[in-house]
Amino acid sequence: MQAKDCNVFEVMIAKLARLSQLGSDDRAAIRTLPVTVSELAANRPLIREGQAAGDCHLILDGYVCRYKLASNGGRQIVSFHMRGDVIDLQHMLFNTVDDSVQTITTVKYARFPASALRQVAQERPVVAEALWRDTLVDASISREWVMNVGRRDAKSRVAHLLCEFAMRRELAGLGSPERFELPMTQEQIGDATGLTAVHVNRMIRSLDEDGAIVRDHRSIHIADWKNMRQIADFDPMYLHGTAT
Amino acid sequence: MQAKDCNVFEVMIAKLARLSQLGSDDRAAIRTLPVTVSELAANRPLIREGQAAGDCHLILDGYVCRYKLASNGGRQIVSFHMRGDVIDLQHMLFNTVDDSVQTITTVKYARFPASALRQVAQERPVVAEALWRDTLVDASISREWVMNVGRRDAKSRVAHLLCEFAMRRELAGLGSPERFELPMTQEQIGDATGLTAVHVNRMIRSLDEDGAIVRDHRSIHIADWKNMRQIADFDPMYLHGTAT
DNA sequence: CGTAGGTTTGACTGATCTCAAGTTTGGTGG
DNA sequence: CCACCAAACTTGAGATCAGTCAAACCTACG
Repeated sequence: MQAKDCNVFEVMIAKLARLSQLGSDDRAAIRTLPVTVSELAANRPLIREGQAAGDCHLILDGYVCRYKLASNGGRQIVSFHMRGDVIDLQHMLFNTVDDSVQTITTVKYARFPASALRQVAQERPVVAEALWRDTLVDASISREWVMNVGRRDAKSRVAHLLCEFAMRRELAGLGSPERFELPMTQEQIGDATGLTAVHVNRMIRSLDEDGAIVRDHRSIHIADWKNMRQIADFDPMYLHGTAT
Repeated sequence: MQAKDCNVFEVMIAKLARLSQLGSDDRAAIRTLPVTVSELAANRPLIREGQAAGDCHLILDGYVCRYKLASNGGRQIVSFHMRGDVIDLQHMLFNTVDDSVQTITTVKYARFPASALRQVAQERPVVAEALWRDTLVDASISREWVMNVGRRDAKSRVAHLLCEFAMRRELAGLGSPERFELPMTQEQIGDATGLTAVHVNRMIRSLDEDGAIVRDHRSIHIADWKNMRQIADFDPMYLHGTAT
C-alpha cells in the first residue's frame, strides 16, 4: 500500500465519490473530521453487541466481518467489509448495537465520533446523500445474501460468495477480480453461507474440479467467469457498482 | 379502518414520527407532497425488477412482499411490508431496481414522485433523518433474516417469522401482537424462510402441538410468548421499535 | 521442529425436500 | 342458498443434500 493510500480522508472521499458527485466543499468538510487511526490484529472484536454506539469506523486496510450469534450455538456472518467501507453508519442514528464486528485479517481502521460525521452530513447534503446511498447498497447486499442462503444450493452459495468478493474487491480498488487472495477461512465462509466448514471444503474443491476456479492455498483464480457466474447465479446489479 | 386512518399524510407522519421528532414545519412539508392513492388486488405485481425507478410507494392498508427469483426456479421473499412502510426509498437514490414487489392481500397504497420526496428530504433535515433511519431499520431486519435463514432450524425460522410479524404489526398500530390474522399462505412463508410449503405446514402444526400457538384457519394466537420467543430465538432489538 | 489452526477425506446420520394423494376452505355463478 | 371449483392445507413414504463425527494431513509460525 502506498503512503497516499493510507490517508484516511482520501480513502473515504474515494468511496463517497463513487456514490455521489462530491464538490470541493464536500471534500474539504470531510477533511475536517476528527479521526483516530488504529490497527488491530486478526480475529479480534472491533464492535461488540450491546456496546454503546458512539463512533463510526472506516476500514482502511484488511477485512472484517459482521456477525450474529444464534441461541443454538451457531454463528451467522451477515456481511464482509473491506477498504473504504464504513461499517457502522447506523451508529449515526441509533444508540443500540444488535450485532458484532470482528477482524478477519490484521486491520487498519479510522474511528470518527458519530456526532461529527452526523454534523458534516447535515451541513453537506451531497455527503449525506452519498452516505445514505452507501447504506442502501449495504441493504441491497443483505437482501442478496438472504436469497443466497435461502434459495441456492451449497455450491451456488459458495460460488456466489466468491463472485461477490471478487467484484467488491475490484470496486474498492484492490485489484483485478480474476485473481485474489481469500482472507477468510473455510469455516468463516461456512458461517457466511449457512454451511459447515466441511461442506464448504467439498464445494470449493468441486468448483476447482469443474475448472471454474484454480486454487493455490488461499489464492483464487477465477478461471472461467462465465461458468462461475452461471453456477453462482451471480448478477452484479445488486452491488450498484456504478454510480447511478 | 377509520376515515382518518386512510389519510396518506397522517400514515406517513405517524411512521416518521416514530423514528424522529418531527416539527410542525416537517409535518407541513410532508403534507405538500404530490400523491396518488390507488388500490391493487391480491397477488398482483407492484414493482417489477428492471423497471424504471421513478416513484416511491407508501403502504396504507394490506400487505406486500419483496422477492427475488433464483435461476434454479426458486423464489426468495426478502421482506414483508405493511401500513406505514415506504417500500422503495432506494428509488430516491438509485435508478435501477434489482428485485420485485407484489401484493399479498388487497392493498391500498400512495405513490409519490421520488424527486418530490427527495426535495422534502433536502429541505427538512429531520425528515431526511427519519427516512434514513427507516432504511437502517430495514437493513437491520434484512440482516436478521440472513441469520434466520442461514443458521436456524425449520421450526425456529417459522416461529421467528411469526414473532416478527406480530411485533411489526403492533409497531405499525395494527393491534395486539398476541392475536392476529396471517395474511400470507404457507407457500409464501416457505418462500420467506427458505423452506418448502410442506415443511412449513409441519412446523406450524408442531408449534400448535407444543401449545406455543393456537390456530383457527389463518388466525394466530400466540398462546405462550415466552416459549415462542425461546423456540424462535427472537430478540426484538433488531426492530429498533422505540425511537432512539 | 513442535504445535495449533486450517484443510481434506470418508462413513454414517438426519433434517428437509420431493412426489403424490387426499381434505378443507373460500369464492363464484346458477 | 346451493353446487362447484381452484387454491390452500394436510398427510405419508421415500429420496437426497448437507450435517456430524472422526481422523489424517498440511502449513505457517513461533
